Amino acid sequence: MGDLAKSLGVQKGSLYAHISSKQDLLYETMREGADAFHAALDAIPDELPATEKIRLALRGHLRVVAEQLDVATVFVREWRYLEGDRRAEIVAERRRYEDRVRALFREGRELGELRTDLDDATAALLSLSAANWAYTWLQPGRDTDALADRFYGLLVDGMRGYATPG
Amino acid sequence: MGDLAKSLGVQKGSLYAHISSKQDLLYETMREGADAFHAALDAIPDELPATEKIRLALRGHLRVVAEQLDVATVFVREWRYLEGDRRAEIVAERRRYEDRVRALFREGRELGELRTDLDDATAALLSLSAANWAYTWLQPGRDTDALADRFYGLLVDGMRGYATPG
DNA sequence: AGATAACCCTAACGATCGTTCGTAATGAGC
DNA sequence: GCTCATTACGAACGATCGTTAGGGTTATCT
Repeated sequence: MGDLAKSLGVQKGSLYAHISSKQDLLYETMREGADAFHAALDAIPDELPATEKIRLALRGHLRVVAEQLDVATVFVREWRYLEGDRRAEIVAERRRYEDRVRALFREGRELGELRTDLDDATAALLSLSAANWAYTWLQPGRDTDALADRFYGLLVDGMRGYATPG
Repeated sequence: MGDLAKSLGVQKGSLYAHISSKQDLLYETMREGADAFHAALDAIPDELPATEKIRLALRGHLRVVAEQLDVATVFVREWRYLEGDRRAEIVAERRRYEDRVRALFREGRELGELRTDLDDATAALLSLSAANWAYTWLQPGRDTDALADRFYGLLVDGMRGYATPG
């Protein structure tokens, strides 16, 4: 709170004309984060091939991190300091997000775009883990979409080099 | 410090017969983490193919996380609360670890085990990101090596299914 | 002009936190 | 048996933290 006030050029006490408590501010930031990540998934057209959806999901996730780095950092790292119902709510939103991503991989497998023996849970875990860590290294200035596409290429076609070209 | 004392069944003040400060304790834990991760890489035989080294590096990383979950969590998440030279030291260790992993991918590319156009920086970033996030979901009871191998399979052969068979 | 809401200040509160201090019990080595 | 290091205790310290209270200024609306 002291740091926050300082960076706003204001006294600590003055903050409470805008927020009701530190815990409330944390919750509001978390809600913002949850909404941003879900909105990124919502923006993906339904009729696209599953692999294309996965590519756009990666782009969307990294874009949220890049454009709202502070919110994303809080969303990813500070949820354990929420208390009570609000904590449960945010944890559920995280879980729902993970489920939506996993559904993309399942769809890709079922439609034959991805290998039929794909372990979609592990695939989603791998992809989401990499994406969740992005807040630690992502530089908002760089071309985030291109980076997401490189990740997509590695994940889908692999690193070995006998995969489909292009 | 209060929680730590409580979980040790001891008064807060008694802790200072064993450590000299909270900051020192943090540093010692970080050193333990850095040593564990580097030791995991040290244990990989030099003469193996690069891809096999990558597989073992993934195994080693996840095993450190699983077997020393508390130390790994601190190492991955709390380094920013170190101060001064010690912070610089640990940051350098993290950097060195990343460089060592990246060298494995470069070796794989140069020896032709991985695609010749592989972006080894991105490959290492993707792999390390996933590995670094593991402390949030890894369950020490499960078969960590098998999980690491599944990650390895996805990363190296991809999810699309036209890659080299198993 | 007067009322009202929005915003900020200063000062202080109670709680928590890391740490220190004086003291005491325990056990190993000379 | 005396010494001394180790470990623990309980109480207190100074600092920091989130929050509240009282008062003041400014701009908007009636």
